[in-house]
Amino acid sequence: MAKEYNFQEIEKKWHEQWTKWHTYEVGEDASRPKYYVLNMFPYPSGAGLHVGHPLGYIASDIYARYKRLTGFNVLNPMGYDSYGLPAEQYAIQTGQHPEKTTYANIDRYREQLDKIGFCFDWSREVRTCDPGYYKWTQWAFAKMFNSFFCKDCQKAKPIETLIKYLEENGTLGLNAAQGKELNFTAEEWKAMSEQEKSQTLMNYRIAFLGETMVNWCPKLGTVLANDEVIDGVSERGGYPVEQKKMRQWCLRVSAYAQRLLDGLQTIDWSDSIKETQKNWIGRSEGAEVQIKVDGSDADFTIFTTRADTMFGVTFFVLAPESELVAKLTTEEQKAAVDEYLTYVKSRTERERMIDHTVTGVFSGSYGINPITGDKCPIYIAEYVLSGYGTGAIMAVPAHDSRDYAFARHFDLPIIPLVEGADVSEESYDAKEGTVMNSPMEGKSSYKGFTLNGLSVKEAIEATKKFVSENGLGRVKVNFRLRDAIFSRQRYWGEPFPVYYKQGIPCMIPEECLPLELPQVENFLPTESGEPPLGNAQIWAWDETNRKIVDKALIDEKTIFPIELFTMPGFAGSSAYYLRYMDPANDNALVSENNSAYWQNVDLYVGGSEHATGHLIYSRFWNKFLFDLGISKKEEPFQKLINQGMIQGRSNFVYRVKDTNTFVSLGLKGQYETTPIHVDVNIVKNDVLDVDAFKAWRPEYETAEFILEDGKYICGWAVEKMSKSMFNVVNPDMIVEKYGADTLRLYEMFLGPVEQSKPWDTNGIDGCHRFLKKFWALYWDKDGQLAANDSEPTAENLKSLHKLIKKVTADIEVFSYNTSIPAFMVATTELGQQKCTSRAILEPLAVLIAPFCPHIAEELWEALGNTTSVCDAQWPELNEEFLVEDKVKMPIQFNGKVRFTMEFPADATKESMIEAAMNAPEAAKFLKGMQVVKQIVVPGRIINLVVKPE
RNA sequence: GCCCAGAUGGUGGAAUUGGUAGACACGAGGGACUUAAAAUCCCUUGACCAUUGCGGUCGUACGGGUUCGAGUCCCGUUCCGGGCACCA
Repeated sequence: MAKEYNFQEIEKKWHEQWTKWHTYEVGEDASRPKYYVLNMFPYPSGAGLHVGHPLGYIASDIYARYKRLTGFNVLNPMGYDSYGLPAEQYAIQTGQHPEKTTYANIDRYREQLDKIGFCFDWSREVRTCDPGYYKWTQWAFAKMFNSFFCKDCQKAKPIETLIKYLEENGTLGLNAAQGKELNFTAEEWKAMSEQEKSQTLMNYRIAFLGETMVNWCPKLGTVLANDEVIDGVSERGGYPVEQKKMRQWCLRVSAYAQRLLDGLQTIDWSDSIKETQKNWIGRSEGAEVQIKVDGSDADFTIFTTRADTMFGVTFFVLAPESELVAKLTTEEQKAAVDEYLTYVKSRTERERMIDHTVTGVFSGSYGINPITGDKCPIYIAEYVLSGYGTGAIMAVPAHDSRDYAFARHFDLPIIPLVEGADVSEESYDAKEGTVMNSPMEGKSSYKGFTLNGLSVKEAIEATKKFVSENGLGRVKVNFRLRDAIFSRQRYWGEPFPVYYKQGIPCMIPEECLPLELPQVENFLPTESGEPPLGNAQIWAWDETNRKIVDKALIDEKTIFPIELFTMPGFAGSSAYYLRYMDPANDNALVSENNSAYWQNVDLYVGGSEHATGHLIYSRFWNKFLFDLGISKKEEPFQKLINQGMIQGRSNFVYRVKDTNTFVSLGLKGQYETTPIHVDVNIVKNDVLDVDAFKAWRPEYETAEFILEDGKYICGWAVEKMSKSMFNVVNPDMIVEKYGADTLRLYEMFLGPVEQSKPWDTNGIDGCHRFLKKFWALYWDKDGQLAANDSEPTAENLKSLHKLIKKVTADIEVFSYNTSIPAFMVATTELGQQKCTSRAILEPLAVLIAPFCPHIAEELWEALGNTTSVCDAQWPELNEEFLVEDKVKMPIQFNGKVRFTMEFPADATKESMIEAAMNAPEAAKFLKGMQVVKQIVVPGRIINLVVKPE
């Protein structure tokens, strides 16, 4: 009897063995180079894992195992992002306390993950909702509160430095990232009350309390960050989101905009993710120009990236929310403007985004173009956004499509500035062409300034230079990236380590952290925005005794209220990779030693949906910690791989209308039918298990079928994998039926890791069959180990080294799917060669170890090894075995292959050409022809170009 | 509208980066073994023509170009996916 491949027994055995041996626990080992592999840690949602979730984990697991085999000390940790909206929504939907559901879900995840045989170092597990973990989230927040961003040195500095500066100079010469431009002297600063000082410093702190327009989602009962809102509705749940002015904690992410942009050039991420981040950061370089208001001493500032078009300005526009509106509206226009503002307020963000009808109103005032001296009307219109630039623009209808639409609607003049541009139907927005009308013939300009004859790009530069040199304005860089709103009106999140002393926010001392989340009876969010933490009774800060006390004791002298907001989901996930380096350290986020050893993540694997959320916040957070010297690398994730989604492959049955009869796919054209989703688990290779279908739901018990060839064939479609489509495939089932090694192999075989693809169980048998064949190489027909000490043949060595070469190269570039065919070919070859040499079979087991660790361990042990295959050495490639003594080369005539010939490997070009021309097959192609060109690519091809004599 | 990525059999996908397109697998069809089934093994499988036998032509979304030679490089077009978007 041949030895059976009993995967269930093998996998169980090795899971136990690995635990016993602590195989996957790593320490800081200065004698070996480090390699840090990281997966985006999961939200432990209630649904458990489906086959799509482990895709990235498997890919990174293979890489981590490979790196270990090649001599690296590999850190490959795992944990849970267990705070935040998804965990809480699930708890609310199931009516349970989030703590309970979260821990239950974590256990379920762990159980599922363990079955797949990952090399995670579970001794380093982190959970964001664990006080020992969020202590450091709170700590980092406090550090941000106590820092400001110095623009001269482009880094965060202690707030004390700023205070000292203000005491000496006021805001004179201050170059710090700020909310709005403040101007005061040292004396004025000193004269401020504590409250005023606190208020003022908020303008500079990196974590600050701001009164800002926020995305308020009444249904979720919380504010949301910009990346959590998609097309005007919430990402979670798709509920409407409205704009509301609220007092919120914010992070001054915008201060780091330039560094976030520059850093992209130093990291190894896909172009599309980098591009997404670039768009999100949205750097645009332009000019700010001062505009004086006619007949008044008021002025305002506009921002433009098209400074070259200043000669074509025919009006100005203010955002309706701009503070200038009140200032510049004249008496006569007041009624009209008020009416317009009322209209604008009535519109939701979503309406404004979808509906681009031209609306606006004249303010009554005129602005003076500083270059031409022309007076142009100032309008108020909702197409100008208050949050970007200065909230005011100069309108150049000839060269901006939005201004053009506005000018047409309000019948304002349009002055073309580019030669040959036809602006009779639409604006000419391209930054190409030669500038004219600047100034127009017969008109003068400030200091005789002219752009005529320059290219548009030259004109932009020339104008920026002229404007800043003449004090009309300045060159300015604007970013689209906004500060992150950092508080949530929810229960399930990190509490802020903040208490309010007569309204002044103060940090709870570092030594007192963590500030633990209190237990509350009612944790449900409210539509009005009252935070659930308001329900906590023991939630006041005793400043003298430095502890939490009953809020009934609040006296505003020594006992103060604590912040009721909690932090958003991205708080805990922003620096978790640092915590894995030193997860149990109670004295520091990460020790100096461990941070210096592990540095940053070498390989990060996760979904691309985090491009504008987690991956921006995390980079920001890390840069801040880098400024503090905690993190040793400016970029946290050196290489990023975005695994694709695994879509579901849904199956359908076709019910004949108004009956309980179902017709097979091929015959459905003859009836009027309704397609109905059917559980993919009762369909195999698109053939329905009819009995299982009848048992599936009571209403199908009496179902009848119209079969084709005795089978019921189902239709299919690729859709998102979800419960409602009945196309969810659970990895546990695959593991049970085929084993974890088959699952791992198959997930990789499905296609390139980075691509989205449907889960199609049809192919899994092939992978399983391969493992059986692979297994069979090691055993003789009596079930005894086949490997012996016989010398490998040249053929054996060639098959092995071909495989080493291919697999090594593939793993380096994450092209696992292309390695698997190579394994299959090698297995077939070695099988045919009846190879029993240990010198081949041992390295072969190591080669498959990253992909299929269980079978590799079992075979490794069978070969007589007493340690884990994880500690083996990756086989070294010896190119000598691949050298062919003969080469087969196709012979082409005029680029078309006509026949092939074999040559000795060291044959000269001349001899090969001669042999080819003398070959009998060549005769008919050479008859009456002469060879005009001979091309020889050694090992590849011989091409003879011939033409009639 | 702007930016990014992509398009190869019935399907997933290969192709040493300019050198025999379709590896490998799935699916499908045929056969062997078997009382039967499962399992296993063998053959065929891009299209068209030829077929007792070698074989021929076309073919990598479409149209051009460069080249002895293009799935691969260049220009244009179409389609699908992703990101940003009254961002001045």
